[in-house]
Amino acid sequence: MRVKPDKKESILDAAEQLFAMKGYEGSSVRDICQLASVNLAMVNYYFGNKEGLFERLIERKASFLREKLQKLLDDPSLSYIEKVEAFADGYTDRLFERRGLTLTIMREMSMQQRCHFHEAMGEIFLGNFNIMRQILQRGIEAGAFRQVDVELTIATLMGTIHQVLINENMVRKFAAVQDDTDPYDDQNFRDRVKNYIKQLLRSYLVKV
Amino acid sequence: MRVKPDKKESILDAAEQLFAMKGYEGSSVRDICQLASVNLAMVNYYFGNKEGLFERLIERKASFLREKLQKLLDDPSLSYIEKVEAFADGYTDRLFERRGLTLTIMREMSMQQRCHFHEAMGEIFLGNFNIMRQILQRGIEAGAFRQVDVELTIATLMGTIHQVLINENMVRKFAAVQDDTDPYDDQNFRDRVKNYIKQLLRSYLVKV
Amino acid sequence: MRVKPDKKESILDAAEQLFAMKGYEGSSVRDICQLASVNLAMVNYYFGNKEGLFERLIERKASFLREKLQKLLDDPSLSYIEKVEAFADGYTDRLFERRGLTLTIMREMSMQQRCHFHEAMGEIFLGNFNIMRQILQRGIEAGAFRQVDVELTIATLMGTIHQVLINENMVRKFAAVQDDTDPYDDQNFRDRVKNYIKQLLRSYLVKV
Amino acid sequence: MRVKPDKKESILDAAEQLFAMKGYEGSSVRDICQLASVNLAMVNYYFGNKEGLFERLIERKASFLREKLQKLLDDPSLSYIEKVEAFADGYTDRLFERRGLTLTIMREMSMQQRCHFHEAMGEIFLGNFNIMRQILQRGIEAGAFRQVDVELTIATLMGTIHQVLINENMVRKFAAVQDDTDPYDDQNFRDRVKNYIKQLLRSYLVKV
DNA sequence: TATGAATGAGGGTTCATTCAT
DNA sequence: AATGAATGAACCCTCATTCAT
Repeated sequence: MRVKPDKKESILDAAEQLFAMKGYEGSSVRDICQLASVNLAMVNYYFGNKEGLFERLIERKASFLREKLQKLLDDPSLSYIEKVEAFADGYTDRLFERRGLTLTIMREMSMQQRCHFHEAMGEIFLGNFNIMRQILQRGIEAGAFRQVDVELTIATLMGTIHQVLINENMVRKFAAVQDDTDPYDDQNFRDRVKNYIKQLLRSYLVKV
Repeated sequence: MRVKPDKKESILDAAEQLFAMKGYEGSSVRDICQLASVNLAMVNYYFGNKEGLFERLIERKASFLREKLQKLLDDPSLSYIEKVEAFADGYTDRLFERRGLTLTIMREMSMQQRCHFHEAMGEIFLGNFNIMRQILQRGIEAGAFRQVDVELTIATLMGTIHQVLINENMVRKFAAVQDDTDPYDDQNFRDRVKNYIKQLLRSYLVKV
Repeated sequence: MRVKPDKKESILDAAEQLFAMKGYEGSSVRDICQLASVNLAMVNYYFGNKEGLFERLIERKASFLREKLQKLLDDPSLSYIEKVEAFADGYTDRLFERRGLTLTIMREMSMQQRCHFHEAMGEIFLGNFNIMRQILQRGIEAGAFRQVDVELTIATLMGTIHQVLINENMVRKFAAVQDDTDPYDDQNFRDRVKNYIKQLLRSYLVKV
Repeated sequence: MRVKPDKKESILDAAEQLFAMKGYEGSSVRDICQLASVNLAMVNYYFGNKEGLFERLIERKASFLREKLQKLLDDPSLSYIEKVEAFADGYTDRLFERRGLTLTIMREMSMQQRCHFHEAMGEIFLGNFNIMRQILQRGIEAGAFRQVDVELTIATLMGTIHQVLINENMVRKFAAVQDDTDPYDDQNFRDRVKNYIKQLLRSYLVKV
């Protein structure tokens, strides 16, 4: 072969895909290795055990988004509502693109099984959460926003997107995409979601 | 014996609790039976198999809420925004009270495993979905609401509540409840969520 | 209901049918009771346990044939070869009619599992075996038959019929019966078998 | 270790032995693995499942005999009756040597359980069946044999041997072997059976 | 006499993991 | 670095049987 495909990466990709479709416990190490075309023992060899594989998967995701959002927070050229909207856009794009992993993480966070996962997952979550919270709080302090419920506003932002990600069947019905197309890859639908969220937040946040 | 404890119900209760905490696959029939203090074979005796138990669990939930919401839709004494708010209140209460099952269902709906579950779960979901949709659409037609994105508005309603239900750890931080109290049973917090959602929707829906 | 169907008999009938099709271990007490339309506990109530049911099934078969064959042995109006042929005819008819039970017994006799069954089954078998042996031995002593291998001759008689009973698929091919007909109920085929056996035995037994 | 015992083969040997004694359903995978001194999971590892093990067992038997018999059919140096006798000898030897598996197969063929086994088993059976049929038919056409019932003649050949194999208890009585000896390994008894069959067939087939 | 509920043992199978090579 | 063989625990489920009524 010309390019040596990184086995470690193959396993992570396969795991991400299978975890998304079948859940953590529903995905056997055997299936993951078969999908990744590597030997069964490689998971334990590279990641120690199945849980190590999962944790590595989380870390892989954690990196990029926060830096981008952090810049947003500090950008003096944007108004508060523009920052909110930019955050919403970036966050939506990110979650749509990493839909599988997002769902996997959400499922794990809603369980008390494998609680040590929560730490790593919580950090990712909390990072974005705190950035958004600062944007909102500063906007309120500056008088640009009303005295809103900051934490629940963030829950709305995240929850709306998650809800869209969860109900693929339902989305398929009202997203007006072809049957063989992934609605989450459809630009029209993604724009619709982004515009909706921005309008919703603006209605709620901005003083009339 | 004085009171005959209904074994069938015990099993369902135990399953609801364990599924919520550890997921469907993470909960073994053994564990469920042990928690319910019944013999291992009773699950198969009463429900055929583990999947039958799950389906029965779904059906048990399905019953009450929809009738109540349906009445809402047809109540002529309420304005459109009052209907939306009443729906939000009822839905929030319901999901808070049945938090465990709600999370279990959400997790299953976000997976492609055990797809035959989706039918039963989808019906529950779709029922509430359609009622809310009708309220919104009629409100729009009547000119009481703006030309909003109906489906995504519903996603916001549901998604916000789910997001709150998922992140127990985070909720605990900003809900200001005592450590040993279930924040979802705290009346202050629940009212906070309900008020937030109503205000959010009112901001978005009602013309200025 | 008008005629009260004998439950005991219903169970025996159902068991005979299921044992024949699926074997002793392949037939669950549940299936038997369901086919017999009786309560699950009736098997243990009437027969003690599953093995008792089987033994009772054997006894039910044991009765009729031997008496008929015994009369044959003592009938002075028949020649030796006529006795052999009458025996073959009667035996063939009997085994064809009770095909299921015959197969069940054969299977059990060929296993070392549940050896206590062998006694009851062996008696049935041995009874017929001994009658035929006497016929043959007396025929040899009287000079009507050649000095043949008596025991193996009986094995041929029984084995040929069993072989025909076992291979239903093969029989169906060369028995020239309609697809929906039980070849063992087809008179032509049964006559063919009977004539074949008689001719075979005559060729072997009778001096030229 | 010096000699590496083939685990796969050990399992097959153990299964052959247990299936013969206790039947397919009466032999648990646990028992088989214990007898073979291998881990419980090895059956699934090597054969997929218990049925796969059985099928593999059949295939292992299928190989040798037919080639030998086929050569017989085409050997120009033998007369028709010599071919029949050679076939009978070879077939008897083979079935005596593989008594356990023969009984197992016969039992399975006589049941409607696990019908997919029948294909593989039927092929083995049919192969030998067809060779013998051709020998007989050509002998008849050549005028060496009488106009006999070909199919039932084969049933007699097979059935007689099977009958001897089934009734170990009875065989023990008239085979005149020591109590601790397997009568099927006794050369005298085997010769007796072979001679009997050859004489029986010659009587029936050959014109006087 | 007859039943539905209940039991404990054991069934086949899959799992994550380890080991010798 | 990488593998195929091997392991023991646990999985869900079915079994024949028993018990209170």
